[in-house]
Amino acid sequence: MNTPIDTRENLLHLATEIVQLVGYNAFSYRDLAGRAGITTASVHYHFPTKGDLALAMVERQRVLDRAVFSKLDVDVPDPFRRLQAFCAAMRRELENGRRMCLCGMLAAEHETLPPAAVEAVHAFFTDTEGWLGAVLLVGRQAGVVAFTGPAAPVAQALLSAVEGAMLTARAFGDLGRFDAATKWHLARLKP
Amino acid sequence: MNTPIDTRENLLHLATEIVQLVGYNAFSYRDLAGRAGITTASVHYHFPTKGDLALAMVERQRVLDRAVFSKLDVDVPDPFRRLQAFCAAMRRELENGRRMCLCGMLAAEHETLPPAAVEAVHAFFTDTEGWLGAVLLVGRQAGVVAFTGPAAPVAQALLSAVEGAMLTARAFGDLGRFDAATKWHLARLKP
DNA sequence: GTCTATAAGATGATAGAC
DNA sequence: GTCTATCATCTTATAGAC
Repeated sequence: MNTPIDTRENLLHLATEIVQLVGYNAFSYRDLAGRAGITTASVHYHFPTKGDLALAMVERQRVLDRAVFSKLDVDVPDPFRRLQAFCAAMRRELENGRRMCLCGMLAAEHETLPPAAVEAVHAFFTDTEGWLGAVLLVGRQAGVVAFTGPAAPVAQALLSAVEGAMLTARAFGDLGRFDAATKWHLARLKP
Repeated sequence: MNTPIDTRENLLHLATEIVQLVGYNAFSYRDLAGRAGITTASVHYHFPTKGDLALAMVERQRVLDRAVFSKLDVDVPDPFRRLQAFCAAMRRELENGRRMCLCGMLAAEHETLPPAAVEAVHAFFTDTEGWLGAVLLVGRQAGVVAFTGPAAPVAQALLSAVEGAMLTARAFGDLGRFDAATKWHLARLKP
């Protein structure tokens, strides 16, 4: 028997996958409802408006990614390898269905999102940059990462570079592009 | 009197601006027709389908950008400064209406584009990477740009980084983010 | 929570007059 | 080339029964 799980969580999971693939504006309640096996009216019960759904998707992603960061902090002691593991995690989205980073996609379409969702996207980037910055600092102290000055701008440059690498690699359907770009950027951080 | 210029060119110009701002799927014939001061039926006369319009936009952008590259080759003799000038050109889209790179936007939404348009987007990236690669090579020979190995992967990494910098800077409405990221990436190419 | 039914409007697109 | 008129379809969203 299919344990019917939490419908809301299931909807968020499915919606996220669709948005990552085709974008927020090409995604419809109809499509989502169809995949979830319910009607659009039922989707509206959980998420009254499309903007509510967008916001909920980003909030959920933030929680998931915080868990990923915590796990990486534990599982990958070496800070430089943690940066590599971060890239590998992003790469997995590409591998598993040619999906863009959710917030990278929403960033492109941010002009069409409700303000609350845009703020949530900001928070996602800020979260990720904060974690990357911390890894960079620890890495520098440990002598396995090299850069000068504050970590924040480097973290911003690194995250945006990874987002851009996903964007272009996805357009070409070529994982090698992502690998080459991220490898190059990480190599610039080697002592 | 308004010289009515070429309607087709005018439509492509307006359509490009809209897509750069809100994306391909949030953009409609109605919106475009309204701005051009004609009806949607007239737009369909010039571009039978939305996919035809997408393809024409990208082809036009490629021509415009080739002209930009040629001008930079003439006006900016120093190869490193030419890379800076390239970033400045991309930055201008951000300044002038918070617009994403047309092909960066279409790359995000490529799953919803007709195959011919996707190929045109590929060609845009290949064009740009080719030019960047040539600048990188000349720069290395002149001793003003430093990198090891072939230029192509470096050009890919640089272009994707610039696209990512536009993506995130735009989401925050913060030009400083674009400046900081591109400055950092270009600094990695200094001898 | 999920359904049926429905609304009001937008969407890409076409036929045919001028 | 541009228009009016029209189309079928899709879109987000709501009301009310079960």
